[in-house]
Amino acid sequence: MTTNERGIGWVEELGAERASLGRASTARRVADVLRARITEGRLPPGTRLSEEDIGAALGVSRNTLRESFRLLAHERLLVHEFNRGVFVRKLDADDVRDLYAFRRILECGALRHATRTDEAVRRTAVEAVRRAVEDGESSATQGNWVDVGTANMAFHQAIALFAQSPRVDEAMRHVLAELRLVFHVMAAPQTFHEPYLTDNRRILGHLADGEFEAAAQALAAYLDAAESQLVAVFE
Amino acid sequence: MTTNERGIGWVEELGAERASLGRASTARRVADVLRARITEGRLPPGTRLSEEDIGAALGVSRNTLRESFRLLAHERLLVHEFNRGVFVRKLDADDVRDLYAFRRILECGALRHATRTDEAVRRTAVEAVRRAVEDGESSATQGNWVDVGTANMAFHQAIALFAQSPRVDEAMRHVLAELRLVFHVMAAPQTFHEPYLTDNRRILGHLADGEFEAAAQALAAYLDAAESQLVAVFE
DNA sequence: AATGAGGGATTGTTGAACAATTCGTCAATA
DNA sequence: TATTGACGAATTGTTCAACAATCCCTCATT
Repeated sequence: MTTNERGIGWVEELGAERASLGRASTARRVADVLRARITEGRLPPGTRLSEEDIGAALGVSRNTLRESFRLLAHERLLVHEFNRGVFVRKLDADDVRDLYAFRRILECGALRHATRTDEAVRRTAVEAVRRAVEDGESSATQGNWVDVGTANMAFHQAIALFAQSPRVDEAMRHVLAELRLVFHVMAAPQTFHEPYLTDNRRILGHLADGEFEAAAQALAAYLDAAESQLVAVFE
Repeated sequence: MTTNERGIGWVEELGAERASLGRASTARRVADVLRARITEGRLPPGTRLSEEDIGAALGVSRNTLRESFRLLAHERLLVHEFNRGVFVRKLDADDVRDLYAFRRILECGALRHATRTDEAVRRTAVEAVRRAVEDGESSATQGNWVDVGTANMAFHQAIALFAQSPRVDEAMRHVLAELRLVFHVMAAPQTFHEPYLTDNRRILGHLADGEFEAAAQALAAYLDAAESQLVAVFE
């Protein structure tokens, strides 16, 4: 290895691309396909996924397919019942309450951590939040409700950035993926997120001003409202 | 199904034992064996786990063993490198910082949630904390440092109960399991937890008095101290 | 209506096989 | 000497076929 005396850095930067060029295992690619199907609302909750059928349809062996199932089961998108098979996760009111309890802790915790966050990281986080808010607003004016939903997801994922913690990021990703399962059981999932755009805008204002405690409280109120709205659907 | 008119309840209670009597899959049992080996500090971080060797040693097929590896990889106890195999997780200083960032959010978040927690749940949580503190103290007087460590783990797991959230519980379990990997690289892992017994006792006092904000701040200070102590070992 | 005995279908697990990839070795080269 | 490239052994990735274990539905029995 030629330790390049001062052409420093650019070799290390290549490491960042390692994941993208990555040979993904077959199991992971299959999981990607199924994950998309599930989070997009096809494959309704409760659907049983037959090893033989899906394996044949996707052209992979049962063993490899079972590996994919494990990946998705760990993300809680599938549930694995011993000797019975895997099913698309079906959530109930308690799950919704738990998901929002977890979100309150993660997201508000991230914002309360913001005072300790590195200046640079904090700035990029604020920008990510701003971008999500603006994307949501412009999508709303175009009546593109699907994009409003994804922008809202991006908003909360950006909130998690203030924790400056990869594990918080990942936990947030998993929670939001699970929540997609919830949205699909609603009557009008398309317009669910629209009313919260103004909340997002207000929270962004707090963040831009460095008023993280105010932002956390506004966020908590938002989460309480969204939770009770969703729980009402499930009971 | 005979809906027993008023012998109510005891049938449902049986459901709690379902997990214990549960037929566990071979993969899960194998994972249990390996998990114990890893968290107890045998199988040092970085060790490569050969599919053939371990499969032969435990008497399971490669396919089943690979399933066990996936389980443990999801718990972050193993890392899976494509086409290279699985290795016992090796943590660095950044991992330690991240783990403690996550813990601060989870544990302090749980305590700040306590004011909203159901009275009954809160009481049992306080009792669980008290039990962990007393177990730790009695183990310390007997010089049983291993039990002091497990009692300390139980203490923090009990803290998570205040969140009243299964997902927080599970996240906490995973974090603590990962942290076990950290403790083993220290010079004297046995006595690491002992100085924190007094902190635990003080925090318990706050919780018993219902002063959750004070408890959260004491806990945050505890976590900061433990983090810097551990990070120092890794750098 | 509850119980119990088939029987078909599906999952759990195994073992073997082959392809793809990594890694160490060693010779060739500048 | 240090770098490069080729070769080969060992390991993982994936598939396939088979059998055991289990679930679930049906039907006969009581």
